[in-house]
Amino acid sequence: MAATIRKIAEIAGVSRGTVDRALHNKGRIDPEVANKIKKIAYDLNYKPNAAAKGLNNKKDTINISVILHISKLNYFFQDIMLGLEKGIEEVKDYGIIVKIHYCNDFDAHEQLEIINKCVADKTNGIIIVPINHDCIKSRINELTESGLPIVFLTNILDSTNYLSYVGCDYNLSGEIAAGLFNLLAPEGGHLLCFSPSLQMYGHLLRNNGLRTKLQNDYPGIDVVEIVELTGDDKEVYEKTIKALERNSEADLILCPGVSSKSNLKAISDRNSCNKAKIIAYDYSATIHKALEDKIITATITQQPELQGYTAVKTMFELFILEKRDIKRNNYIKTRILLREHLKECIQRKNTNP
Amino acid sequence: MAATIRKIAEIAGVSRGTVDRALHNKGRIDPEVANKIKKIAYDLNYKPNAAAKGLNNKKDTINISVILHISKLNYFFQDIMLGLEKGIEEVKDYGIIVKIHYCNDFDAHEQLEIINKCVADKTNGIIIVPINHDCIKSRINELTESGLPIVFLTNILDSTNYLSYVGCDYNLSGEIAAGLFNLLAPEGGHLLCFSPSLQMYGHLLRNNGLRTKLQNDYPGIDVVEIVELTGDDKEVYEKTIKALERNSEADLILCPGVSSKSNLKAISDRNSCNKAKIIAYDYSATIHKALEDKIITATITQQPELQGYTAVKTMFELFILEKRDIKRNNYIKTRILLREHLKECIQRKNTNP
DNA sequence: CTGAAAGCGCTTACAG
DNA sequence: CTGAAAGCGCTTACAG
Repeated sequence: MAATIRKIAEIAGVSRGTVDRALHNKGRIDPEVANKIKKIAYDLNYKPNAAAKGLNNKKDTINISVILHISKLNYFFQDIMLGLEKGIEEVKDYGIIVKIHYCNDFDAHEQLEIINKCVADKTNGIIIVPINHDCIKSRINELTESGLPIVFLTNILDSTNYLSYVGCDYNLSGEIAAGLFNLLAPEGGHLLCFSPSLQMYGHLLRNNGLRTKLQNDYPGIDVVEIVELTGDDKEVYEKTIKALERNSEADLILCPGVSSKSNLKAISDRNSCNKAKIIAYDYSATIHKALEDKIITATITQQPELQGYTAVKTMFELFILEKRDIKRNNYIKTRILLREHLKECIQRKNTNP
Repeated sequence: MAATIRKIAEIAGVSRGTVDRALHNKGRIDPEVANKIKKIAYDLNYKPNAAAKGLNNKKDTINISVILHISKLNYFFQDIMLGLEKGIEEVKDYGIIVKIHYCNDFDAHEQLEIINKCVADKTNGIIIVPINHDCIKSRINELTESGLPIVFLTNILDSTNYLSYVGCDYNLSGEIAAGLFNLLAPEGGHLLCFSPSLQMYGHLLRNNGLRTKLQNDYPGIDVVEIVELTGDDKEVYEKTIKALERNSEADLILCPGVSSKSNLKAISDRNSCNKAKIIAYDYSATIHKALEDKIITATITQQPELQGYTAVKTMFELFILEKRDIKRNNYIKTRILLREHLKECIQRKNTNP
C-alpha cells in the first residue's frame, strides 16, 4: 500500500500534525526533525492521497479566479466555457471553488482591474486569457514572482512569466495548415491567408509557422498576402472582397476561425470557392455548414473545450495532487477535421462566429 | 453548498446511516422512510462527494480486472498500457485497485478461463479487449445480465451486452479514410486496401465504412481489392507483393496499423510508393519513419492511450461518481496525422508493429 | 517546538 | 428496522 502521513509519523516517532508541518514547510518545527521526516517521505515515495486532501479542503476552500475577455457570443468562447464548467464541476468535491470573471474584448485596463480585484479578494490562483498589453504583462510577472500560480488559457504573452500555458501550439498549427495545403495542391499554388487580429500573439506565431514551413518544405506554394481581418461584419466582408480582387490568381485560401461568417460569405459571393481550395481554422456553426456544403475542404481545430477543462485540472494537479512538474507549455492537440468528421460534432446553435 | 448525507438526514429526521441505506437500496429499511429520503435527495439534487466516497473506499477496496489479449510487443498495446497505467495511478487514491491480466492473442478459451478466474475472485468490474468467439460472447452476456459492469476496450463484439464500449468508431474511421483519399485524388483512382485480421469485428466495420462512403460520395475512387494481412512478417511481405502484382493499376494504397513493417517494406521494395499515394492507420515507429521519409502521406489514429485511460475512468465514474448515464458507446476521437504532426509525437522505441 | 483532537462526507459493522 | 460510533488520510486551531 501507498505510504500515508500516519505511517511516516510512526516511523519518525512524531505526531501526524508534525509530519504535515514538515512536509509543507510550515515552520514552527525543529529543522532537524523536519529533515528527518522529509527524508522518510522521500524514501517511501510519499504522495498525498487526493481524496483525503480534497475532503479536508472542504473546511477551508481554495479559490480560483478565471478571467476571460473573449466575447460571450463567440462559438470559441462557448466551447471554452463547456470545458471550464466540466472542470469546475469535477473539482468542487475537493474544495476548489472556481469563479469566472468577464471583461470586454481587448480592454487591458479593465482586465488589470479584475486581476487586482481577485488578488485583493485573496485568490489562490488565476486562470486567464491574457490581453497582450504591457500593463498586464508586468502585473502578471509581479504576481508570478510573488508565488501566485497563473495559468494562461488559449493565449500566451511574450516575455512574461507564468506557471503553465494551456492551449494550442500555434506555430505547429500553422505548419499543419502548410502540410494540408501541400496535400491539396502538390503541384503548388497561390495562397491567400486571412488572419484574425494580430494583437493576439498566437496568431502571429501561427502565421509564422505557416510561412516558414511553406518556404522550407513546400516552396511551390506562394503566400500572396496575409490579410488581417478586424472590425465588424461589414468591414470584414469588404476587406475580404478587396483582398480577393487584389489577388485574383489565388487558388488556395485560408480562413480564420473568428469572423468566418462574413469572410466566407464574401468568398462565396465572389464565387471564389468554385476555383479555390479553402481550408479554415476552428469549428463553428458557420464552419460546420461550409464543410457540409463543400465550400471548404477541411478545418484545423484546437479543441477549445479540452483547453478549458485542462486549465481547471491544472489547478487540481497543483493544489490537490501537489504535482511538482506541471508542464510549462501544455499544448492541446491540433485536429484536422474533414467533412466526414461532422458526424461526431454536436451541432451548435446561437453562435455568432 | 452542495447537499450532503448529513443535510438529508437532518431534513428527514433520521441518522446518516439510514440515508445511506435508503439511497443505495440496501434493504433493512422501512420502504416509506426510504422513499421519503430518496425524494429529499432528488429535490436537493444530491450527488455524493467523490473525495469522501473515495476516501471511505480505502477501507474496503473495489477491485477491477483488465483482460488484454493484444501482443505485448505491439506499439498499440504499449499505448493502451500507458493510458491504463495513468488511469490506475489516478484511481488508486479512491480505493479502486486495478489488476491487469494477459492472455495469448486470439486464444478465446484462455480468455474465458481468465474471465472466470476474475469472477471467482469476486472482481467488481471487468475491462476487456474481447475476443470474437461465441464462448466469450455468451459468458459476457451472462455476466452483464448478473449485474457485473463490463467495459469493452478497443474492440467490440456484435450481439453482446455490455456497460460501455471505449474505443474507435471504426465505421467513422473508414469514412475518414475515404474522405482523405478524396483529398489526395479528387479526380478518382484505384485503391488497394490492406486490412488487419477480419476476426476483429472493428476491422470489418472500418472496411465497410470506407467502401460505403466511397460508393456513395466519391464513386471515382474504386476499391480494387481488400487484402487481409495475417501471419508472420514473411507471410505479410509475400501477400503484399502478390497483391501489388495482381493490382498494378492501384495508385492509392491503404495500410493497416498492425503488420505495417513488412507491408510497407514490400511496398517500398516494389517501388510502389513512387507512383501510389499511401495512407495508413495508427501510429508506430514504422509509421513515424514512413511519414518522415515521405513514403506515406498521412495516418489515421485512434488515440489508444486515451482509450486505456478512459476505460479506467469509466469505472471511476461508475463506482465513485455513481454516474447513471454512462455512455454505451464512448467513441474516442479519430485524428488525422500529417508529417507536420510528428513533432508532437514522442518517438517510440522497441516497437514491433 | 510538538501533540491530541476535531472534522471534511461517506459507509459499515455492531448494538439495540 | 434504526442509530451511534468508528474510520478512510489529511490539515488546522488549540493547548501546552
